[in-house]
Amino acid sequence: MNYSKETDKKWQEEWIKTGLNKYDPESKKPKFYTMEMFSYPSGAKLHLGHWFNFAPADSFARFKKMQGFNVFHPMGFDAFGLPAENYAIKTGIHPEDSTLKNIDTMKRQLNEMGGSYDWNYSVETCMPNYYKWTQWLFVKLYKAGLAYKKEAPVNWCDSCKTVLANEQVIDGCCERCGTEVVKKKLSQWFFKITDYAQELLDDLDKLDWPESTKKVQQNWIGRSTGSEITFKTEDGKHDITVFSTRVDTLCGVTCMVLAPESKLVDEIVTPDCKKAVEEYRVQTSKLSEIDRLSTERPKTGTFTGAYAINPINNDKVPIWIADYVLEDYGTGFVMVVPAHDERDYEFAKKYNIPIKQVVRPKEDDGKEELFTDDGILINSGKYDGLTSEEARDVITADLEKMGVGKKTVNYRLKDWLVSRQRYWGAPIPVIYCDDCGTVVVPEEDLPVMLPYDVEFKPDGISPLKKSKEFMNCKCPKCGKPATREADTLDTFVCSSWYQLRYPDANNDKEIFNKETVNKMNPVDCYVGGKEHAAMHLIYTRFMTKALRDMGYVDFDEPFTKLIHQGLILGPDGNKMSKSKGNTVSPDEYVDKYGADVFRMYLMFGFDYRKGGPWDDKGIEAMTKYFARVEALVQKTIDIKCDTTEVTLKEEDLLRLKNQTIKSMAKNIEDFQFNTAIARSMEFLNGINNYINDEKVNKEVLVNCVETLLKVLAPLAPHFMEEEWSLLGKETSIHKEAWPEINEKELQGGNIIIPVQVNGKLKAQVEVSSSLSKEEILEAVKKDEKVARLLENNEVVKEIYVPGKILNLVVKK
RNA sequence: GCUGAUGUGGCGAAAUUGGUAUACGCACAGCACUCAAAAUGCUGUGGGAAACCAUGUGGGUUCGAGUCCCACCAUCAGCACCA
Repeated sequence: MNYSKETDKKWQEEWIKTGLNKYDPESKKPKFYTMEMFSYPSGAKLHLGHWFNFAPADSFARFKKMQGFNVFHPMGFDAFGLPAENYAIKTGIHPEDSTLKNIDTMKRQLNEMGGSYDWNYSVETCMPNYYKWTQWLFVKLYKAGLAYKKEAPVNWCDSCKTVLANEQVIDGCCERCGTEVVKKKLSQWFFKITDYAQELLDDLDKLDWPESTKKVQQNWIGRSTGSEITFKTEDGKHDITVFSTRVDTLCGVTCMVLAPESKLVDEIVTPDCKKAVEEYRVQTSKLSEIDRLSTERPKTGTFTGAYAINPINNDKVPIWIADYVLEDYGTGFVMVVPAHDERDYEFAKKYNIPIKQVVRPKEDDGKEELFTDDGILINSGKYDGLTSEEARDVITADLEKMGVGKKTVNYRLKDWLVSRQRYWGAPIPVIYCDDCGTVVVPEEDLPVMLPYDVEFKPDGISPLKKSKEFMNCKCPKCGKPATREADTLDTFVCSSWYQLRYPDANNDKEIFNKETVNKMNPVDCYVGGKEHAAMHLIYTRFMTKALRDMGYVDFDEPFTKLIHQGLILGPDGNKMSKSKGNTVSPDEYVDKYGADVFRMYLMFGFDYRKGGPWDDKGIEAMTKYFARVEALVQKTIDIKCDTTEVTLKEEDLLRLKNQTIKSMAKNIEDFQFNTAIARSMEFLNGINNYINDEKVNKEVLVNCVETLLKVLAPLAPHFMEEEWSLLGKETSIHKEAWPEINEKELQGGNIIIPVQVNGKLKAQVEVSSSLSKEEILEAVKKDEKVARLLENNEVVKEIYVPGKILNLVVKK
């Protein structure tokens, strides 16, 4: 085989010289914006996962280009974040130094992969020319009322010394280090993503995304419909509003439960219960997230001494506190209906709270103590006999008339906590002044530069707080000495808008030109891992909608189509990790076989959406395939022309050619690279068979070989460029259009019709593709085997699917 | 517990969406070339002597089911005291 990594190098240099990958914003062709989730430059090198994500996606971009689109296929770096900072803490190397170095290495490697990126359109989120606009966005959100600060219990990782987003807490533990997460109250910045909960849910319907990812988002948003009901305390001084999806069980309320953290508790607790309540609260605050959320843990709680009045029937019920009630879901208060809710039942059983049945099953009398389904109302006064569905409407309407209830919708989604007590991030552009209070940094003063020389070792204090130079400033409003916000922004803020910046990446006057952003967006196809189904993808959708409402963009959604590549596991079937020692380095393979063999192997050996355990057994086979292509090209150059006739043989070959073009286009469009390559192999086999026969029509042969090179060009860009030039071509194969399908050639030649009798395959008959049903039937009946089966039997039905199958139904 | 996905040869996998199940490869075997080996090329390769039987299991719809419907089983993933 002649192809090697030297071939890659030769053409990479040539492409730089000719500017092959330059993006032309003035092009009149229709735009096609496709991109991969940008990479995080934490490691020094591209790993196998990057290759598997980027190389096939690059082939897809190249394919769209051949199809006549003005393809925009940018790449950048998600450069802020914890790993670089943790690495710095470990080694003492400054995050900026390591990050910029890693970016250089990764850029070089992406070029060596053959990525068709135009680096003039790129973003690096840690650079002031980018984070200036991240800060600008913060300012805009603040002015639009979508950014606010509040004291809130946050997830605190005592090992990383930082606050974590809800999404970063896995089973009550820190996503990164596995330490148990504890609750801590801090004053934090939030983005009001909950304002968009309904739209985020509704617009999922518009998206060409994997259903599973939509489900994750639906789940994450967690919409539930129900009613709010206001109880009064016995003394009439306080309102306790609860949210319930089961108002039909309102008459069965035998108790109220408040979240222990609730401020209302202080106001209603009676003196003789105060001590027990205080003790219970201390006990609760000591619990880690993991214990608090465990469903296995027995329910606990304590009585406050106070009572509430049920507005529907004036029942007097005790008010308790219990830690199974969460402060930040619903209203933080719950009405307890032990007979019809499992958790309430468990709680009531333990503390001897009465159990009052108000719904019975539709089928029987309902002797069970606990019944959680919908049914028929009983023991509910005038509501008796209604179904649960009816009762919910009627009771809510009655409550509304009384002014103590209404229909509401609740979401599990919480506002997005964006403050991080970390160094390596975009500083939050806020100044605190003793006189003026919270002041956002004026746009003309942006960016708020991240200082280089800062002590960033973690000790629970934000690193920036330790830099006097950074902290001390003047109030933009009154000019008096003031201090800066010391926290930085969650990196998900940086990545929530980068796709809008790419097309106008060098704009230093504005975040992006409005016309450009609207022309290029939304992204037509976005490719990346499904681990971002909940976080990055929902934040980016939110940011797009917020920008739309502020008038900066004219579209609703950032990514029209979404593809998740699968995960390449270690050879042992486990997720690759350094600690398991099962990592596979792409570099050795690329060095040995060349980038294109490696790309092709990744695409051929795995289902793109599925991935799987790494196995390099087949990689030699790919070099064999390359050698066969080389041999074919050489033969084509050498072979002499025997005939100019077009017989059935040529017709068959031309049909195969057109089938190949058709199915490969469909396969690549759908990210089914494995089958696309399989089709190209069949085509190569077909051409070889043709050559091995006696007479060769060179015009047909050259046409087919050129087609083969073209359809492989997006998949093996260096190798095909080389073979194309060997055929004597002087312009790049990457400027060629995707071959057109010739319908006439596609229909020509012979076809084989499978013949079934009573649904079982009995024979295959080769006929010309132009024959009619009658003619085919006639030919089939002449077939010996078929004729024998039809003897003494009556054909009652003939089903012919043109070009596909013939089924004869016979009766004995 | 809830939700979703997946289940096809010795292996990676395919099947134009209801129309020849196992394409394309790997591995294996045989043959050719060679003194020999490697490389390469060709041929074969689900089971069964055959009728036939085979797409996790059992039913169903249909002329025809890997594909659609019902009920199970197994594996994986996400969510989970959400009121």
